[in-house]
Amino acid sequence: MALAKQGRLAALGARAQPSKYKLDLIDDIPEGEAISVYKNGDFWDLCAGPHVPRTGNCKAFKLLSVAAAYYKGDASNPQVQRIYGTAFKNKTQLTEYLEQLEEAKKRDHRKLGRELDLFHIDEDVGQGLILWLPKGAVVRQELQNFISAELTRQGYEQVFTPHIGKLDLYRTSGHFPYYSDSQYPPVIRRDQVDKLAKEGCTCAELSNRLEQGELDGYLLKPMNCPHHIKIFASRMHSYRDLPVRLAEFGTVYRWEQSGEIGGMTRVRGFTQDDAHLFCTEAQVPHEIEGCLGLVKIVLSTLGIDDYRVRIGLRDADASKYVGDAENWERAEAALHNAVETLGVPYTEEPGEAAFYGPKIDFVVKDVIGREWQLGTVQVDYNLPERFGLTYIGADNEKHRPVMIHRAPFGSMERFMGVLIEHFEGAFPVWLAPEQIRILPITDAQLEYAESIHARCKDAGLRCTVDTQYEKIGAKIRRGRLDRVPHLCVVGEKEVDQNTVALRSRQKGDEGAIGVDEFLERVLKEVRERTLTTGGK
RNA sequence: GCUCUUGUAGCUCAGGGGUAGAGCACUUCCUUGGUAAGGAAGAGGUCAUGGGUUCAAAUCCCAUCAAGAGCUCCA
Repeated sequence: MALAKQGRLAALGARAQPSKYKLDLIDDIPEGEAISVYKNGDFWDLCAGPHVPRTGNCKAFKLLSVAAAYYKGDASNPQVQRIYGTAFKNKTQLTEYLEQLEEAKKRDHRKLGRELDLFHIDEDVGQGLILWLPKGAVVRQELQNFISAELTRQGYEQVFTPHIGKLDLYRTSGHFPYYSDSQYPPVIRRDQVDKLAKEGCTCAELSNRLEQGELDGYLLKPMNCPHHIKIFASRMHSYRDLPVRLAEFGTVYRWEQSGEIGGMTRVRGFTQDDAHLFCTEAQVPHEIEGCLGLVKIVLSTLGIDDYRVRIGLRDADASKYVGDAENWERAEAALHNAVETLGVPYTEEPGEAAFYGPKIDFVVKDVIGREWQLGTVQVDYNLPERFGLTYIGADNEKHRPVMIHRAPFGSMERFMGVLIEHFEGAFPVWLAPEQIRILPITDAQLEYAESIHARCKDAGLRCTVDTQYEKIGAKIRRGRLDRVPHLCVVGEKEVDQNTVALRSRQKGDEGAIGVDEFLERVLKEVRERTLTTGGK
């Protein structure tokens, strides 16, 4: 039903409690335009729609949660209560859906992270600061080794830089004070603080003097680029040097709003598998393609194929960005062309750009259905300009290099969180914190178990022996719950024949297999980064 | 940051104005057992923290901290 504005206003006004929000919404509708209204029984209400044609189509429903939302999605507006629910044609479908939700929760990386001893977050350390436990650290180290090998292959050089830098560095880059709200507060020298205190300096003055640059301090780095830029700028470069590709697993710190923090996916300290490429204008397309290729290698190696690609562009609000329009246009075109040549489906989203340039993001969903940005490739004409970067061209003149920021994982923390959910904690052999567990049937096989353990270790495999005085059933159960990919049962028979009774995570009981053959097989799985699916 | 919900043993949770509960995990003892849990005993808690109300607070109220969902934000 569509009503003329005049009539609708009168009708809403006639209600016992006309909602001021509804009235406000009506005010926003241009004069003369039809106003859409939906009706069910005696109840009718303003709504843009569309609706299901009849409520009989959703007989089975359940309210799931209640939360506030800012009116019109604007944080400066008051909040209104929103009730979330779901509806299905019949009860069977509803129950099925709810069971799916329950199953998904079991895969939640926060739950698995605790159960599998992968990471810990401690109140005394701080909100959003991840402690990687030994087992989680193994996974991370393997991921880093994997990416490092790819970097070497693709002509990157790895560097190390400190966790802090002077405020001036970030004034130049534009991070400070532009992003002050989302940074840990500056670190100021003690003697300076003491002196200011004696002078009776107020917090407001302190803040102001920091912002004006009258007072210097250090910042926990919110990004790695300024440090890498300084490495590039530390010497003269010829066009023959380019592209210079500097990579670092660099840890950065951002003061995320407390309500945003959760698990490993949104944190306050995280390590990017970062790199900055300094190249000539002409090299940009090729370099972007190289970066995109790297992201694709990473995702396909891990079997992550359910992702989408997003090109983040500027929106109309120029105050959010640095640099001139011409540079932005060139950068946006470069990204656009690179994605086109790769032939992956993508969406273009205005307002999703970084403040210094447009970007290509690889976005995946977590078990709850929330989207997270993982890999990212960003073209940047602006920071080279702010830092006055140059190289000497073939014409013996100074030229401005173009910078590309890229991180195939994004952050190790977020990637780990997504990966835990992706594998349900059952990591492929090359990543598994514990690749092999030997389960002796009785103490009589302990010595034999230890000898296999030693052979595994010599072969560079991660292996343990379950020496608990328990029945084999209990040991198997524990091994399965711990998602160990290979369980080796050894009893009298195996000792006699120099074999192990293999129970793999994927195939279950596989029967006896010679120790040499077994080791070879596992080593092959590690070498080839074989993806195992299912069988938690 | 905002709204709502939650915070009890290492974990998952029950309870609730009057002496703190279970299962799993842990420790010890018994069990030497062939593919998802053998048995028994024991230990473990300032009921998140700080205030308040009360004869009495883990329980009720307030604040703080933290967690969860959503919103806003995310270089």
